[in-house]
Amino acid sequence: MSRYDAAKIEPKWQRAWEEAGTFEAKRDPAKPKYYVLEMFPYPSGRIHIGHVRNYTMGDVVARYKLAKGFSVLHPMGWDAFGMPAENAAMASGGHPKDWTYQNIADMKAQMKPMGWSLDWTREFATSDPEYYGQQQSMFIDFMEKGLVYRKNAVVNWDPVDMTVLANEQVIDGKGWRSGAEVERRELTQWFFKISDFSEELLEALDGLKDWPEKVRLMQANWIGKSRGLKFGFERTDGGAPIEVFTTRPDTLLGASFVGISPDHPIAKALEEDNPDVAAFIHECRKGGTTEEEIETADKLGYDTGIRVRHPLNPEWELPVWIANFILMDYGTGAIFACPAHDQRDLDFARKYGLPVIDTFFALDDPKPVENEAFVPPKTEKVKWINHFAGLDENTGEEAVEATIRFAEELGWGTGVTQYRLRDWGLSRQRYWGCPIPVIHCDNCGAVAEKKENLPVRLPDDVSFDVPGNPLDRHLTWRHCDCPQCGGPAQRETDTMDTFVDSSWYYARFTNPHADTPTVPEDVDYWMNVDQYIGGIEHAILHLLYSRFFARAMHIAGHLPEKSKEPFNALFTQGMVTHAIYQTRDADGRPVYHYPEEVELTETGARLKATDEPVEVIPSAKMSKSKKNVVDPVDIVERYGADTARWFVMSDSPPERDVEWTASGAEAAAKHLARVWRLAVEIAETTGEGEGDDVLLREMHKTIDAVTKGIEGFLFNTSIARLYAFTNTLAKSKAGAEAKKQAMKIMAQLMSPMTPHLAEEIWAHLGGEGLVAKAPWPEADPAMLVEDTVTLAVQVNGKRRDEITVAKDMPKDEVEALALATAGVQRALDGKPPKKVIVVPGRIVNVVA
RNA sequence: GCCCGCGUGGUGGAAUGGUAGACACAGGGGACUUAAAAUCCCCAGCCUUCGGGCGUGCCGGUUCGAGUCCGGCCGCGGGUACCA
Repeated sequence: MSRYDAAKIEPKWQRAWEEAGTFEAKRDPAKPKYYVLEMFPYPSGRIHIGHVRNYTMGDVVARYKLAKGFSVLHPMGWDAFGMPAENAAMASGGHPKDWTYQNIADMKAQMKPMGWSLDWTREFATSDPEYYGQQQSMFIDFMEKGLVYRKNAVVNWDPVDMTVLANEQVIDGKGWRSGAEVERRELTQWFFKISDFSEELLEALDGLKDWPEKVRLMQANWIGKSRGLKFGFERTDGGAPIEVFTTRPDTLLGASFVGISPDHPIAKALEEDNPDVAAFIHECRKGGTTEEEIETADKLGYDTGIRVRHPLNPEWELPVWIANFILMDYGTGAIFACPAHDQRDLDFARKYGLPVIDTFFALDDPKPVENEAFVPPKTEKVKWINHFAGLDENTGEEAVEATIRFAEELGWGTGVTQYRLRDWGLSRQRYWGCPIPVIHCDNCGAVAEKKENLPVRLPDDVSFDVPGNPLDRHLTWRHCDCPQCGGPAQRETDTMDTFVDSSWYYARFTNPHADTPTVPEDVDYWMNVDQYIGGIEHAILHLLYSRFFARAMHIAGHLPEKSKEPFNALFTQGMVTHAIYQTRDADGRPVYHYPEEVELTETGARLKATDEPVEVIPSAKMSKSKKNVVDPVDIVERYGADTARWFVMSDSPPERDVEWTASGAEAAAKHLARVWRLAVEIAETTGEGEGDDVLLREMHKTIDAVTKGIEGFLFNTSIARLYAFTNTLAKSKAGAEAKKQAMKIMAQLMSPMTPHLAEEIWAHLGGEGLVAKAPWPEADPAMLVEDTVTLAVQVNGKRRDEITVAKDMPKDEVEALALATAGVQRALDGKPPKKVIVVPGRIVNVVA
């Protein structure tokens, strides 16, 4: 019997698909369309087992939909701009462009043998001038529509390298290369007005029925709509009032001090002529810009000496402190602090000896606050102490609304709705990104480049031997003529955030080489993405930016109304993890080893080369630096693509992280070989047998279960059913015809996961054409129903026995049978049952 | 810190509020073989006086019935606006 030889068979079918143009997406008005998209990869140079999992999931859906008669679009491209290319250039002296395009070629060569049903004719990279030129054109459209503006924003500044650092380049508050203490510094930057869409982006989440609930929740929290009160504190020195925003105006009688951000105009004014303030603010600006770093930093405060009057009592004066935990970006950059009901304020008050004033207690426990702020849910009733708006026992929500009404009636405050979502800062002081198509002219200001001059191409002759943005130093590129007045001017040297590139690539795939960003007939036909698949790490930023961008594109006329939400359904898959193998060097520092360097024995792990014992750290996210990576290319070379595909789809539920184990891949290979042997054996079988009906019933149940599994992204359960059906088929004594039919159905059901093996079996059993194009089998509902059902019989919720009864047996008969069982008799021990619950077709529970 | 998830045998995991552990890996036993590999068959949560008892991270609650729903902890992961 011929052994299944993946290395020969897989390329054969890949050629067959290619020659037939099986996966080229064609607009076909006669068919419904289906657009499957996996988040496109960053071209790091090697495909990763996580990519294999992601793209195989999409492929299963794409192949299934093709078999269901859809006209399928399943494209692939490259998220090709970004920092790693520049880092590589700095490290090895090459050019980011060469590095990137070489990586793309390498990765494509690794992806092709996987047999994914991708339409490679639509491939592009975001670093292609053809792509980013269209992006620049849309940027200009957005400028005209008032969706773009400039303002100051803080960046991580490395004072030694004199350059801006990304958050990941700041390690423990220090620059990754220079080791210098990083400072927060302001720069003028370009912004998209995503905040204009806060309410719309929030409300539209409700319509995204096929998105995971957790993603919608995360986005809603990120947008962060809150209702609160805005009012001014009068200064005793006659200066302009300090405007604050608070979501807890009801706690105003617990006010202890007013806090302002170190970036607040008052703080900045004081910084000018007070060296103490300047020193304090300098201290506050140390460290990176991330919310995490700012929130977890030690609380620092400085009493400005300024005093303000409490709005409810002019005699009551509050001090104004500069506090490092107050963000200038949120609200007004100033707050009043109520330490009794906010942990951060309490920590601050305790540190600086400021008063802590209780304003409400728990209903049953009137205990003053000591070291833990009392912060009950806003929906819980609390007991107020002399509330100014006449409250007694009310919830926080009611109190906030009552307070806002009170303040508005007396005219000292206004109820406002505030969003946490900030405008999207898209400027990057880096080379390897899409140039912002703007020219700065002394006479005309910031002017858009003329569209006929697009794309504004990145110059190739740059070097990375000095820190900073090479575009700043490239004088011939930088100096140009003003598009408006023709006078001498300078190009913008900031490039765009790479999130811009990935915010519209899905639309570009509908016609990737058009000389406009999109083409109406193509977006009308192909959009929206019917199924988008990617990592949960993109739950907020990428997906929110894309939702905004689609709206902006609609406003600029590049997408139809229906595409304002571009992704109809979203699935977020888990990561692939692997154990880390490490030993220690003489100084105790960890030394990492690749899995293939390690031998696993019963007594523990050892290095193959030296027999040195190895520490095993289980289940960590794969990362090159820790060497816990598995190269899919090795698996494919050893077992074939189908084995790799089958393994990544089996066992683990797709949304969960999966641990890669070599034994799992081995087992997958064995199973596929077994299916092939079975197919060959069945092809040679002739004559009648017994139990055809049993086999065919099982077949229909399998069709039903596998189909439901694919539809519901429960690929692991589909695969479990296919394992079970293999066992059934192998043991079946049914006749040749029934077995052949069952085997062909199995090939079809396996084809989304293991398409090459499926084609080979299909052909071997005389199936017509390509299995990839054969219509998906339908389960016969009549074959799915059973006449009898086995019910568990419980006593007090504990299983004591079981009965097998006709499916439609009346409740009282079931009850009688259940009570008569030995298990129930024993458990009841002669006592009468109190109650019997019969759930038809499910269970009987006797309450004793 | 804050937001969002996840936690089930030795392992990956299955289970519309209704028989916890399907399916598989590793393991044990057997068949075939001179032997091995490959393959095939069987066993298997833990404890047990063989009646049963205990079991889905921990503590509590709702329910006739909780892995599943609710509250509180613990641990791990993702995000935290310049990694992509």
